[in-house]
Amino acid sequence: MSPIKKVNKVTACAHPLAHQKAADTLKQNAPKEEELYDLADLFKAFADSSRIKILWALSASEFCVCDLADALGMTQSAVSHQLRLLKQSRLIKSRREGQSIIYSLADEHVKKVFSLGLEHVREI
Amino acid sequence: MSPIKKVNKVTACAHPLAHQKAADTLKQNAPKEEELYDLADLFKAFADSSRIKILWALSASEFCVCDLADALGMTQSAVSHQLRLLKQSRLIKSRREGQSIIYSLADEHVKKVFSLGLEHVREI
DNA sequence: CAAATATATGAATATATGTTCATATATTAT
DNA sequence: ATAATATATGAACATATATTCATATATTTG
Repeated sequence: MSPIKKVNKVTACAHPLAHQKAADTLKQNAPKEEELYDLADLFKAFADSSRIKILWALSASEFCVCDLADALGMTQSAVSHQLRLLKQSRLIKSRREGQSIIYSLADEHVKKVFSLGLEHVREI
Repeated sequence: MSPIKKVNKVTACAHPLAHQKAADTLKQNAPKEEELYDLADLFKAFADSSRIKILWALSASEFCVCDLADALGMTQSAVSHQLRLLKQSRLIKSRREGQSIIYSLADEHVKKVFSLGLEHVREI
Protein backbone atom coordinates (compact mmCIF):
# COMPACT_ATOMS: atom_id res chain seq x y z
CA MET A 1 0.00 0.00 0.00
CA SER A 2 1.33 3.36 -0.99
CA PRO A 3 1.49 5.99 1.74
CA ILE A 4 0.05 8.39 -0.78
CA LYS A 5 -3.57 7.94 -1.68
CA LYS A 6 -5.02 7.80 -5.12
CA VAL A 7 -4.96 11.21 -6.65
CA ASN A 8 -8.68 10.91 -7.30
CA LYS A 9 -10.12 13.48 -4.97
CA VAL A 10 -12.74 12.36 -2.54
CA THR A 11 -12.48 14.59 0.48
CA ALA A 12 -11.64 18.18 1.07
CA CYS A 13 -11.22 21.02 -1.39
CA ALA A 14 -13.19 21.61 -4.54
CA HIS A 15 -10.53 23.08 -6.75
CA PRO A 16 -8.59 20.76 -9.07
CA LEU A 17 -5.41 19.51 -7.43
CA ALA A 18 -3.26 22.58 -7.75
CA HIS A 19 -0.05 20.64 -8.10
CA GLN A 20 -1.20 17.61 -10.00
CA LYS A 21 2.19 16.85 -11.49
CA ALA A 22 3.91 17.10 -8.16
CA ALA A 23 1.30 14.88 -6.60
CA ASP A 24 1.81 12.25 -9.27
CA THR A 25 5.57 12.35 -8.93
CA LEU A 26 5.06 12.11 -5.20
CA LYS A 27 2.99 9.01 -5.62
CA GLN A 28 5.56 7.32 -7.80
CA ASN A 29 8.60 8.12 -5.69
CA ALA A 30 6.82 7.30 -2.46
CA PRO A 31 9.04 5.65 0.14
CA LYS A 32 7.40 2.49 1.38
CA GLU A 33 4.87 2.93 4.15
CA GLU A 34 7.14 0.95 6.44
CA GLU A 35 10.11 3.17 5.73
CA LEU A 36 8.16 6.23 6.78
CA TYR A 37 7.26 4.61 10.08
CA ASP A 38 10.87 3.52 10.59
CA LEU A 39 11.95 7.05 9.88
CA ALA A 40 9.52 8.46 12.43
CA ASP A 41 10.74 5.88 14.93
CA LEU A 42 14.34 6.83 14.30
CA PHE A 43 13.63 10.45 15.10
CA LYS A 44 11.51 9.49 18.09
CA ALA A 45 14.69 8.15 19.59
CA PHE A 46 16.15 11.65 19.40
CA ALA A 47 12.95 13.37 20.43
CA ASP A 48 13.42 13.41 24.18
CA SER A 49 15.88 15.49 26.13
CA SER A 50 16.90 12.62 28.38
CA ARG A 51 17.81 10.48 25.41
CA ILE A 52 19.50 13.43 23.74
CA LYS A 53 21.67 13.82 26.82
CA ILE A 54 22.50 10.14 26.83
CA LEU A 55 23.38 10.16 23.14
CA TRP A 56 25.41 13.26 23.56
CA ALA A 57 27.34 11.67 26.43
CA LEU A 58 27.92 8.50 24.43
CA SER A 59 29.12 10.53 21.48
CA ALA A 60 31.96 11.66 23.74
CA SER A 61 32.78 8.33 25.34
CA GLU A 62 31.38 4.96 26.26
CA PHE A 63 29.82 4.78 29.73
CA CYS A 64 28.37 2.26 32.12
CA VAL A 65 24.81 2.74 33.33
CA CYS A 66 25.46 4.17 36.76
CA ASP A 67 28.07 6.61 35.49
CA LEU A 68 25.55 7.85 32.98
CA ALA A 69 22.99 8.23 35.72
CA ASP A 70 25.43 10.15 37.87
CA ALA A 71 26.69 12.34 35.06
CA LEU A 72 23.23 13.18 33.77
CA GLY A 73 21.42 13.50 37.07
CA MET A 74 18.94 10.74 36.32
CA THR A 75 17.96 7.70 38.31
CA GLN A 76 19.47 4.36 37.39
CA SER A 77 16.06 3.05 36.46
CA ALA A 78 15.18 5.92 34.16
CA VAL A 79 18.52 5.66 32.39
CA SER A 80 18.14 1.91 32.02
CA HIS A 81 14.69 2.25 30.50
CA GLN A 82 15.90 4.83 28.01
CA LEU A 83 18.96 2.76 27.14
CA ARG A 84 16.67 -0.10 26.29
CA LEU A 85 14.72 2.10 23.87
CA LEU A 86 17.90 3.41 22.29
CA LYS A 87 19.21 -0.10 21.87
CA GLN A 88 15.95 -1.25 20.31
CA SER A 89 16.38 1.61 17.88
CA ARG A 90 19.83 0.23 17.05
CA LEU A 91 21.44 3.53 17.98
CA ILE A 92 23.60 2.13 20.75
CA LYS A 93 25.27 -1.15 21.59
CA SER A 94 26.49 -2.66 24.83
CA ARG A 95 29.00 -5.10 26.22
CA ARG A 96 29.43 -6.56 29.66
CA GLU A 97 32.52 -5.76 31.67
CA GLY A 98 32.41 -7.44 35.05
CA GLN A 99 29.38 -6.20 36.90
CA SER A 100 28.92 -3.31 34.56
CA ILE A 101 27.35 -2.99 31.15
CA ILE A 102 29.21 -0.54 28.96
CA TYR A 103 27.15 1.35 26.41
CA SER A 104 28.44 3.07 23.30
CA LEU A 105 27.12 4.44 20.03
CA ALA A 106 26.29 1.79 17.45
CA ASP A 107 27.89 3.69 14.60
CA GLU A 108 28.87 7.09 13.28
CA HIS A 109 25.43 7.73 11.91
CA VAL A 110 24.19 8.90 15.27
CA LYS A 111 26.89 11.54 15.46
CA LYS A 112 25.94 12.76 12.00
CA VAL A 113 22.28 13.16 12.83
CA PHE A 114 23.19 14.72 16.14
CA SER A 115 25.58 17.30 14.72
CA LEU A 116 23.30 18.11 11.82
CA GLY A 117 20.50 18.80 14.26
CA LEU A 118 22.70 20.88 16.50
CA GLU A 119 23.88 22.85 13.51
CA HIS A 120 20.29 23.54 12.55
CA VAL A 121 19.28 24.57 16.05
CA ARG A 122 22.22 26.92 16.39
CA GLU A 123 21.72 28.58 13.06
CA ILE A 124 18.13 29.70 13.53
CA MET B 1 23.19 25.41 34.75
CA SER B 2 25.11 22.72 33.00
CA PRO B 3 23.11 19.78 31.76
CA ILE B 4 25.78 17.61 33.27
CA LYS B 5 25.84 17.39 37.02
CA LYS B 6 28.83 17.77 39.25
CA VAL B 7 31.06 14.77 38.93
CA ASN B 8 30.90 14.31 42.71
CA LYS B 9 29.00 11.10 43.05
CA VAL B 10 25.92 11.06 45.18
CA THR B 11 23.64 8.44 43.78
CA ALA B 12 24.07 5.07 42.17
CA CYS B 13 27.17 2.95 41.76
CA ALA B 14 29.96 2.54 44.29
CA HIS B 15 32.92 2.20 41.98
CA PRO B 16 34.92 5.32 41.14
CA LEU B 17 33.64 6.93 37.96
CA ALA B 18 35.05 4.59 35.37
CA HIS B 19 35.53 7.26 32.77
CA GLN B 20 36.43 10.23 34.88
CA LYS B 21 38.31 12.07 32.16
CA ALA B 22 35.51 11.60 29.68
CA ALA B 23 33.01 12.82 32.22
CA ASP B 24 35.04 15.93 32.88
CA THR B 25 35.47 16.68 29.19
CA LEU B 26 31.78 16.08 28.82
CA LYS B 27 31.06 18.61 31.49
CA GLN B 28 33.22 21.26 29.86
CA ASN B 29 31.98 20.81 26.31
CA ALA B 30 28.37 20.56 27.39
CA PRO B 31 25.92 22.17 24.99
CA LYS B 32 23.70 24.56 26.85
CA GLU B 33 20.70 23.05 28.57
CA GLU B 34 18.47 25.05 26.26
CA GLU B 35 20.19 23.76 23.16
CA LEU B 36 19.53 20.20 24.21
CA TYR B 37 15.85 20.92 24.61
CA ASP B 38 15.76 22.70 21.26
CA LEU B 39 17.45 19.71 19.72
CA ALA B 40 14.90 17.33 21.21
CA ASP B 41 12.13 19.61 19.95
CA LEU B 42 13.61 19.65 16.48
CA PHE B 43 13.55 15.86 16.31
CA LYS B 44 10.08 15.75 17.84
CA ALA B 45 8.90 17.48 14.70
CA PHE B 46 10.16 14.50 12.69
CA ALA B 47 9.00 11.94 15.21
CA ASP B 48 5.52 11.31 13.89
CA SER B 49 4.57 9.51 10.71
CA SER B 50 1.94 12.07 9.76
CA ARG B 51 4.46 14.87 9.96
CA ILE B 52 7.04 12.74 8.18
CA LYS B 53 4.59 12.29 5.33
CA ILE B 54 3.87 16.00 5.22
CA LEU B 55 7.56 16.88 5.22
CA TRP B 56 8.25 14.29 2.60
CA ALA B 57 5.51 15.72 0.39
CA LEU B 58 6.79 19.25 0.89
CA SER B 59 10.31 18.14 0.06
CA ALA B 60 8.97 17.31 -3.40
CA SER B 61 6.80 20.37 -3.93
CA GLU B 62 4.87 23.08 -2.18
CA PHE B 63 1.22 22.24 -1.48
CA CYS B 64 -1.93 23.86 -0.16
CA VAL B 65 -3.63 22.35 2.86
CA CYS B 66 -6.44 20.47 1.18
CA ASP B 67 -4.18 19.00 -1.47
CA LEU B 68 -1.94 17.71 1.28
CA ALA B 69 -4.95 16.24 3.04
CA ASP B 70 -6.10 14.55 -0.15
CA ALA B 71 -2.66 13.29 -1.11
CA LEU B 72 -1.87 11.93 2.34
CA GLY B 73 -5.30 10.60 3.24
CA MET B 74 -5.68 12.81 6.29
CA THR B 75 -8.49 15.11 7.33
CA GLN B 76 -8.11 18.82 6.70
CA SER B 77 -8.16 19.44 10.41
CA ALA B 78 -5.46 16.95 11.26
CA VAL B 79 -3.21 18.30 8.54
CA SER B 80 -3.79 21.85 9.67
CA HIS B 81 -2.92 21.03 13.27
CA GLN B 82 0.29 19.33 12.22
CA LEU B 83 1.20 22.16 9.88
CA ARG B 84 0.92 24.53 12.79
CA LEU B 85 3.39 22.45 14.79
CA LEU B 86 5.79 22.22 11.88
CA LYS B 87 5.61 25.95 11.38
CA GLN B 88 6.22 26.59 15.06
CA SER B 89 9.31 24.43 14.68
CA ARG B 90 10.39 26.69 11.82
CA LEU B 91 10.58 23.74 9.48
CA ILE B 92 8.01 25.04 7.03
CA LYS B 93 6.76 28.39 5.85
CA SER B 94 3.53 29.50 4.21
CA ARG B 95 2.11 32.14 1.94
CA ARG B 96 -1.43 32.99 1.00
CA GLU B 97 -2.61 32.54 -2.58
CA GLY B 98 -6.26 33.48 -2.91
CA GLN B 99 -8.29 31.25 -0.67
CA SER B 100 -5.46 28.82 -0.23
CA ILE B 101 -2.42 28.81 1.98
CA ILE B 102 0.60 27.31 0.26
CA TYR B 103 3.09 25.53 2.47
CA SER B 104 6.70 24.77 1.65
CA LEU B 105 9.90 23.79 3.41
CA ALA B 106 11.57 26.61 5.27
CA ASP B 107 15.05 25.70 4.06
CA GLU B 108 17.26 22.95 2.77
CA HIS B 109 18.09 21.79 6.26
CA VAL B 110 14.94 19.76 6.47
CA LYS B 111 15.85 17.82 3.36
CA LYS B 112 19.27 17.10 4.81
CA VAL B 113 17.90 15.72 8.05
CA PHE B 114 15.27 13.81 6.13
CA SER B 115 17.66 12.17 3.70
CA LEU B 116 20.22 11.41 6.37
CA GLY B 117 17.53 9.66 8.37
CA LEU B 118 16.26 7.76 5.38
CA GLU B 119 19.79 6.69 4.55
CA HIS B 120 20.22 5.39 8.08
CA VAL B 121 16.93 3.53 8.06
CA ARG B 122 17.68 1.88 4.73
CA GLU B 123 21.16 0.81 5.64
CA ILE B 124 20.33 -1.17 8.77
C1' DC C 1 -23.78 41.88 0.94
C1' DA C 2 -24.59 36.83 0.99
C1' DA C 3 -22.98 32.29 -0.16
C1' DA C 4 -19.27 29.25 -1.00
C1' DT C 5 -14.67 27.71 -0.25
C1' DA C 6 -10.23 27.17 2.29
C1' DT C 7 -7.99 27.20 6.48
C1' DA C 8 -7.47 27.59 11.56
C1' DT C 9 -8.52 26.39 16.16
C1' DG C 10 -10.64 25.18 20.89
C1' DA C 11 -12.45 21.27 23.41
C1' DA C 12 -12.77 16.49 24.14
C1' DT C 13 -11.02 11.94 23.77
C1' DA C 14 -7.93 8.22 23.21
C1' DT C 15 -3.42 6.78 23.12
C1' DA C 16 1.50 7.02 23.86
C1' DT C 17 5.26 7.77 26.70
C1' DG C 18 8.66 9.11 30.60
C1' DT C 19 9.54 8.46 35.36
C1' DT C 20 9.26 6.24 39.74
C1' DC C 21 8.97 2.36 42.88
C1' DA C 22 9.68 -2.16 43.97
C1' DT C 23 11.86 -6.08 42.74
C1' DA C 24 14.23 -9.51 39.77
C1' DT C 25 18.52 -11.03 37.56
C1' DA C 26 23.50 -11.30 36.97
C1' DT C 27 28.23 -10.84 38.35
C1' DT C 28 31.90 -10.38 41.83
C1' DA C 29 33.87 -10.63 46.45
C1' DT C 30 34.24 -12.75 50.96
C1' DA D 1 27.08 -20.27 49.43
C1' DT D 2 26.06 -15.48 50.96
C1' DA D 3 26.40 -10.66 50.63
C1' DA D 4 27.19 -6.73 47.85
C1' DT D 5 26.97 -4.33 43.58
C1' DA D 6 25.22 -3.28 38.86
C1' DT D 7 21.65 -3.55 35.74
C1' DA D 8 16.96 -4.72 33.99
C1' DT D 9 12.10 -4.69 34.17
C1' DG D 10 6.93 -4.84 35.29
C1' DA D 11 3.25 -1.98 37.18
C1' DA D 12 1.36 2.36 38.25
C1' DC D 13 0.98 7.11 37.54
C1' DA D 14 1.29 11.49 35.38
C1' DT D 15 1.87 13.93 31.35
C1' DA D 16 2.11 14.71 26.43
C1' DT D 17 0.18 14.39 22.06
C1' DA D 18 -2.51 13.03 17.71
C1' DT D 19 -7.03 13.00 15.99
C1' DT D 20 -11.86 14.23 15.66
C1' DC D 21 -15.78 17.29 15.93
C1' DA D 22 -17.72 21.58 15.82
C1' DT D 23 -17.09 26.04 14.71
C1' DA D 24 -14.59 30.44 13.75
C1' DT D 25 -11.99 33.29 10.44
C1' DA D 26 -10.56 34.81 5.88
C1' DT D 27 -10.96 35.17 0.94
C1' DT D 28 -13.42 34.90 -3.39
C1' DT D 29 -17.57 34.69 -6.18
C1' DG D 30 -22.24 35.82 -7.59
